[in-house]
Amino acid sequence: MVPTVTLQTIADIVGVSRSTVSRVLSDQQNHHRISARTAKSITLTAKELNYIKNEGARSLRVKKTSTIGVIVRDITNPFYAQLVKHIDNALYQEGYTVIISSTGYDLAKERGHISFLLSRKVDGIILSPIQKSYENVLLVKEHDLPLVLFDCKIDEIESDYVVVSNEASSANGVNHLTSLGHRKIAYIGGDQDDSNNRLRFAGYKKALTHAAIPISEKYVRHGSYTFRHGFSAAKELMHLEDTPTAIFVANNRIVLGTYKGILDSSKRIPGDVSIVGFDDFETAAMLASPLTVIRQPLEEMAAIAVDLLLTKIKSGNRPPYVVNKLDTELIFRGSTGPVN
Amino acid sequence: MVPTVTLQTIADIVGVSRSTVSRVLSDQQNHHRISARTAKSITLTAKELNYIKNEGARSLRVKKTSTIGVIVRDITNPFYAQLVKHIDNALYQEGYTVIISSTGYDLAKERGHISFLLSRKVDGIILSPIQKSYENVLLVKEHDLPLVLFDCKIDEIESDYVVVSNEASSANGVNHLTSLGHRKIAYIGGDQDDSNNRLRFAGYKKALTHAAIPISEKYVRHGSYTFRHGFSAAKELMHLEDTPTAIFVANNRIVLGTYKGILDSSKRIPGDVSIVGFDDFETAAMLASPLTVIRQPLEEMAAIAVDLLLTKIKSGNRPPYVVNKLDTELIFRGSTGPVN
DNA sequence: TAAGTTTGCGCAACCGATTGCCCCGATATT
DNA sequence: AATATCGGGGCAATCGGTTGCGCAAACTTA
Repeated sequence: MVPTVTLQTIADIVGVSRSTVSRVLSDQQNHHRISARTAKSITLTAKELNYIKNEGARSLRVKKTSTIGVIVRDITNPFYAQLVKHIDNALYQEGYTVIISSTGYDLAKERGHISFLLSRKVDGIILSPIQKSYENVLLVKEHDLPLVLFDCKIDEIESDYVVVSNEASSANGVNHLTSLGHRKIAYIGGDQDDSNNRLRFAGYKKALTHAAIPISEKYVRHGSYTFRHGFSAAKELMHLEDTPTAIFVANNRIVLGTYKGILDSSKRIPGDVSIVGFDDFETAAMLASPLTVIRQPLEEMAAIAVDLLLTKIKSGNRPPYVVNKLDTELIFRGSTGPVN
Repeated sequence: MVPTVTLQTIADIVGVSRSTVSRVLSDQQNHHRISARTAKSITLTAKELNYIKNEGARSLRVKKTSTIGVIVRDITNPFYAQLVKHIDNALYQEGYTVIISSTGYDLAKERGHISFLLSRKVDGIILSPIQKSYENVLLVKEHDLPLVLFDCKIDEIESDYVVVSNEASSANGVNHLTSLGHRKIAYIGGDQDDSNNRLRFAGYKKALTHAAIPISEKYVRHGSYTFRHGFSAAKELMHLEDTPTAIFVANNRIVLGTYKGILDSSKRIPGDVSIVGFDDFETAAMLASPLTVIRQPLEEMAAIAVDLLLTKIKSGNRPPYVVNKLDTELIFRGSTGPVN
């Protein structure tokens, strides 16, 4: 067992007090005059002993941890993985360390992770909350911790937000389909409690209405953001007597299932049915029918989230709150074509 | 600003001492007799004030943090994302919280993250190290911190390991190709410093030798675990005068590039060239030519890594060290076919 | 040479929680 | 009535660093 090296260890060896060691190792010699010899001797023994400052102890005293918590719904979703990577990079630049956690759409785990972050006294949280319930978000607010929510918009909660223009983006995607002549357009979406899903669905409806197409319930499949849901919904749609000629899909996980479900029903993409998906991802372009998708500006979202959070931290978590709504990009690929 | 609620705050309100509050809130009333009335009153006010224990302070005192650091090379790689998810789940069950970080194959960041974990006094680390240099790993060992390395094997470092049978697995994959009649089989791999790459390459060579096929340098492309490398290597191979009829690819990122590079060269899969890739992933089965791949047992790897680590923690980080080598599974799909 | 400055560093309180030990009052025992 | 015993809880040290304040010695300055 390696004995723990603390300030005192070094102080004893060098023959000075803890204070002096602390000052040297915190590089605060500017304010406190310490002889070059003492300083050198301290840094040297610190190196020699592999001294590492106990940040826990330090945080306790200075009441800040220089760490930020980032909680996403599902780290295995490349959308979040990418986002987290960019957030991590940006925060790293600013001298913060990031604690990443993933809830897997489980409220209890979300609560657990938030409690953890609170109990570790992180300086701020960037959170993509599960929207089945927002009590966990309130927990953060109750503790007056700087908070940025992203990839969601909870009307009941005042906070900083980073989102994309979900409604307009979807409308844009669906307009693309109607302009190709499609009139039987289905919607496969996620959780009904999810604000993204609601807004994307709203955009879908708006575009249909704009094209004077009635909304038909039989073409609408809310569910969950999973491959499974996309798969089964697609198969259901393909077995309708009056099958849709196009499908708008609200998320990257669902769209893979949808894709598979369609092929499984012996339909062709885009020959029999066109697809537009929300979210771009690496393999979207490499499928047999490369997917036409709505791409979210991941890096920008991350940068803005970080920026908002740091501003809040520096301001002592004071209002105003800002909702940042970013534009998306429609990437045309091979999964959409004119209606037969 | 919400004033911080501490044990003292509660103690003052209830009219007892910090000690008593601590004992009640730590559920240690077994050892210390505290009247039911006092206890109830304490828990009540704690709830009311939204008290959250300062884990930093607690850790300082009890000298353990109940948190584990997990460092992977690239969280955007679904292989690691999945692994991390499983590790997180397993550790969560055991009452640990996990700090995830991703190095992006950057040694400086790896060092930064390790330093962070050391300074936060995590109870243990699960690490998938960058193998360009292993000084960072030594850093952990110097501090005598329980450590499990995974997805790598560094001969110079004694430690617990979780790996797959890289050599045998590759040989198996390549055998599949030779048994289909292929004799011109290329290898597209990752970093030469990487133990996985070396072993996978060794397996490749072993299988060729076994089939009495000479190793040809022109068919071997080491590089990096990136899409880009896979793409350019594939294009180079496809422009050889004597193009290979099959390619064995050492990782999931590379294989996507390889796939794209082949199609870009107007070759067909598996008509002109067969592919076997290391690592399975969600979309592998959904490409125009579903990929034949070697699947690693992610969940099992995670479980074993966690198990090894917890054992080390409980034993006070004492030897012996164990190297756990797991078997893989060859998943046959459409990207491999008989040679023409 | 006395007074004023500067240099170099230590003292001790503090951050929030834990815990070994002690103590007081009340009831039980003899 | 004197001694044990036990229920209920406080004291104070401790974990490792940080920091306002103070102080002695060395050096200037007049």
